[in-house]
Amino acid sequence: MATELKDLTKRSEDYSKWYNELVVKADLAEQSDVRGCMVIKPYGYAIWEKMQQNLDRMFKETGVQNAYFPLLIPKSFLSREAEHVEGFAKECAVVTHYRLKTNETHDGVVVDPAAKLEEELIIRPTSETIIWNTYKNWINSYRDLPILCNQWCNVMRWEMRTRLFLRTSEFLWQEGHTAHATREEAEDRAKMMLKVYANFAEKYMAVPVIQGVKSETERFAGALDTYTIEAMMQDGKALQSGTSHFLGQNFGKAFDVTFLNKDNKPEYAWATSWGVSTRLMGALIMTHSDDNGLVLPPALAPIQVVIIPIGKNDQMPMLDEKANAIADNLRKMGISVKYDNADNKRPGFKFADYELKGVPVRLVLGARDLEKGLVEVMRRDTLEKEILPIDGIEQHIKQLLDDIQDNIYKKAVAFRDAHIYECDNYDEFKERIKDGGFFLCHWDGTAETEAKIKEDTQATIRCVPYAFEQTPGTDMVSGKPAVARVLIARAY
RNA sequence: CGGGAUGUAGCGCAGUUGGUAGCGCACUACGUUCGGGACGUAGGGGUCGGGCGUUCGAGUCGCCUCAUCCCGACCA
Repeated sequence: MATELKDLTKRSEDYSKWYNELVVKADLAEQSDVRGCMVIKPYGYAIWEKMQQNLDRMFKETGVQNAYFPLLIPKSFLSREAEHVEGFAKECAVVTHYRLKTNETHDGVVVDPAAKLEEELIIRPTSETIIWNTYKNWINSYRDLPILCNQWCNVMRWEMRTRLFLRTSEFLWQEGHTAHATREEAEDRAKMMLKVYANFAEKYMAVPVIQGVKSETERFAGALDTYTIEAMMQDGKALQSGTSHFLGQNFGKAFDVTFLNKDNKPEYAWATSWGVSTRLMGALIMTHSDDNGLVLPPALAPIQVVIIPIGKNDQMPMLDEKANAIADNLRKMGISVKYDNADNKRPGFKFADYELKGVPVRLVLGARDLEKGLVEVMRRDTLEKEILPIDGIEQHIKQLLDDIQDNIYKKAVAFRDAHIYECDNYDEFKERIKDGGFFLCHWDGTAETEAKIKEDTQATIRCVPYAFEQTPGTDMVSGKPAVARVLIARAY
């Protein structure tokens, strides 16, 4: 299977096939028999759990609490906010009945027509509506605010074309929903959560992101502003990795959520929502992987170090003893270790397999080296091997894990920065965008220009980035004046 | 919902003019191996997506149907 992977080069038209094979072969996930859905396998889920733990802690550090709201949303809730319903109506799964019965030939079941629901229920595509319907009962006074809730859950959006982790009909995510007494506080919260996402992506995933604000057409349905983090994949396409929305009073008004302010006057509550999903797994895979398979950042790797013994049968007890001693020491330092002494797989197979799975550090404990008190250490990011004394190896590994985390981040930054271009000529843009990459271009702010770019090149305005200097100029398409450069790219 | 393709073992595929259902990987047992994806021997595993038709005979031909994938539109 390794040969198949090696034969497929990134950035070719086979990139998508390469990605799918990698996800399956690295044992992360597989396509379900259920249309558009995904089975996340234990190894893949272990990575997701690590993401969850860290994100969850970071949320709580900002005062957010976890809660849980229902999966099913009455249809009428969705019609309350006009833009919101328009954005999601086309991809909703609908529950129409609550009972099955055996069929006439008694070899199967059919929907019982007598059990038709008076009002259909929607499987949540996102929970703004049901949560704001609940908040209505929780909020009376400015003293009840802010409410800072997050839920970890699944949502369903009936996507036309799906892809493991990147776009599946059902996906796991967290959605935070906050309610505030003032516009300012809500806007600050939306921006704050985007920063949390950006920190998480860079510090834990080692994925550099560009923070910015979405154009009107790319905005979340029902939001006044959508903030986003955009990451560059190795084929030069953009992946929207997390969003945070300032919802204004739209949901406050739609669900009649009012409170008495300090002046004893009724006012509609201000809202934000923000989420990241299992799509982050896709970002992680597509940012760091190479032709040998996955490359995982140590901060999120379920197995940080694998130890593989090599020796004849009679040497195994000695190797087991030494390996377990090293493993114990590492575990005491908080490092997760797997000792793989399975006797039905040869060492070469294990090497390839753990490389495929992206385990950051591999120790090879051979009978030959052990006599000399040596061990082979390989780092997954560069595939470099060193033979080192076993004595004091634990400290070296701890340092090495930090180095790998740092190195893959820097590598990803360097790759991204090498593929960000400023461009002022539309013909040139149309030609160069075919090779992928991020383009910083002046935009006149109109939806017409945006639509034309999309029609001509499939590229979209990913965001108006914060970090770059906002210099006025001329829109490359319309020739009209533009106040700033925006980030344009093809996206997943 | 438009355009194109594909459904044969768990996965990947072959199957000629219609004539006994095949290959590789994986799996099971035993043996030899074990420092970069081992090898030998012997095994197990199939309503050929489904239905109807043509035929002495259909994986193969015809019609219908279902499903999946790819390219669009939609989207985190």
